[in-house]
Amino acid sequence: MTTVLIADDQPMQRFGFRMLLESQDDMTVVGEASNGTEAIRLVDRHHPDVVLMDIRMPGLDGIEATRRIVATGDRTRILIVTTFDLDEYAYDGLRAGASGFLVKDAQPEELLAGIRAVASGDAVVAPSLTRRLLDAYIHHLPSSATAEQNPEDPRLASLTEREREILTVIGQGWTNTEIAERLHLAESTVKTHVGRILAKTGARDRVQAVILAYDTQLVTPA
Amino acid sequence: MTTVLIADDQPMQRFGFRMLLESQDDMTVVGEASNGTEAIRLVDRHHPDVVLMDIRMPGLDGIEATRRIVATGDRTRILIVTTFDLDEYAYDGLRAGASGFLVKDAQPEELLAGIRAVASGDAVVAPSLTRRLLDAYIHHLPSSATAEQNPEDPRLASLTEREREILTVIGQGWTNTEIAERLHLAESTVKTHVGRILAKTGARDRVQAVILAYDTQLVTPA
DNA sequence: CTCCCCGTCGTACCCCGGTACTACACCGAC
DNA sequence: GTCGGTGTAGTACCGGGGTACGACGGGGAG
Repeated sequence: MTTVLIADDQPMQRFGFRMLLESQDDMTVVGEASNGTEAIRLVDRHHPDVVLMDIRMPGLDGIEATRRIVATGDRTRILIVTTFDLDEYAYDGLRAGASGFLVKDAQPEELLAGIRAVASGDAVVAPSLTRRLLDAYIHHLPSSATAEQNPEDPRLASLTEREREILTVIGQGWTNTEIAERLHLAESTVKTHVGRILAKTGARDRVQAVILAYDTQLVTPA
Repeated sequence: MTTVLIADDQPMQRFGFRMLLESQDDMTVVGEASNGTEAIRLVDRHHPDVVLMDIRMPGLDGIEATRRIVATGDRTRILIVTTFDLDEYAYDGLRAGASGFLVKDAQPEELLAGIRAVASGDAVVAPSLTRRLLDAYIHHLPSSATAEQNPEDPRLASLTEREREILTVIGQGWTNTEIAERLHLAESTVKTHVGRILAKTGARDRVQAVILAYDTQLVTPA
């Protein structure tokens, strides 16, 4: 039996959660809190498996409450359930030690699955936030292949000397017209070079080519 | 209608996926591949919304196939579905550009929800992996508190929080369309933000904005 | 010598990016 | 209450960027 504590300042929201959870025969609601301080007290008393934690509550908010509950070393897991997936506090909640972050407009089944996952030690994140998380930290993910950071980056290996030259000035923000003028070329020639650079490096457009130029240290930040 | 391509070397597995997907009236299977090479070819032909990608396949595996499909700039999203959640290649798959990672023993509803999330530009990660992801990178999560303490480059001083967020993803090479999708905005809104960013920073176009993002360390080389 | 890569240039075409507006809801400051 | 900043969204327009072709001279490798 999974014991759950509901922490939300909106009574109707608590009621909805309680109805949903009580309809499951493997879950039971052991208490309701309307602010962070109350949540901490009830966790200390009941030691629930999971806390459904709202972020925006009067007095002590859900983030700080999460932080303090986690700090006690209690086995209670915190699942943050808030209204907006773009809430800036989402990151803070996870950093505070929450085991999950879901949005309130999620399907009831998703919420229930999230509670069960969190209760069993796993973690869940709303898809909309997962996207941003991955985008922000994809480059920090460990790689099974040893990351090579050679002076000659393999991503530039197939470029000719001229193409590398063009990529450098692209990385400095020049337009095709400017490149043509300053390098005494026809703009069509510049376009040909740019096209080949994109094809060889896999960059989609000159923006990604600029990023590649920085990542490979072909150009360096000012 | 969400179009899906199934890439798995086990015929029975493909059959199971196909039966599940075809039972949904908002999904249709546009093809099946038994290895990575075939998957790439079928993506190029059908441009499906989502690819259900197995990792372990003879010849070209799912990771490399993902990498190459993503590199084409095609709008196709890759959802990796594999047998073992402990598979070391999971990280590689996400780094290769996959929009999600699920395990095959997930509930059918989870799989369907994952496909829909990925098709709409979001991302999904299996709870068991999410736990490990958070544990490993929790300390790298941005904090709204620390963000305020960061010494600000004067060139970014006039930008609002939202504009800084947009500039960050511009610095990661996203197109306006992608920004709109992944941040759940209208493209016109994105253009408004981009226009204000350029006006405030003096950047001529998004290319120079990327350079500015690097120079001010709003984004850092990989 | 012949082949092929490289660098050059051209045309045609389409789409994305950027600009120039307007508009509206929200919210905090005055 | 009014005002301004912010975030959202829309329409219309145009130019640059990127693609898909083809073409040609030079030069090194076979």
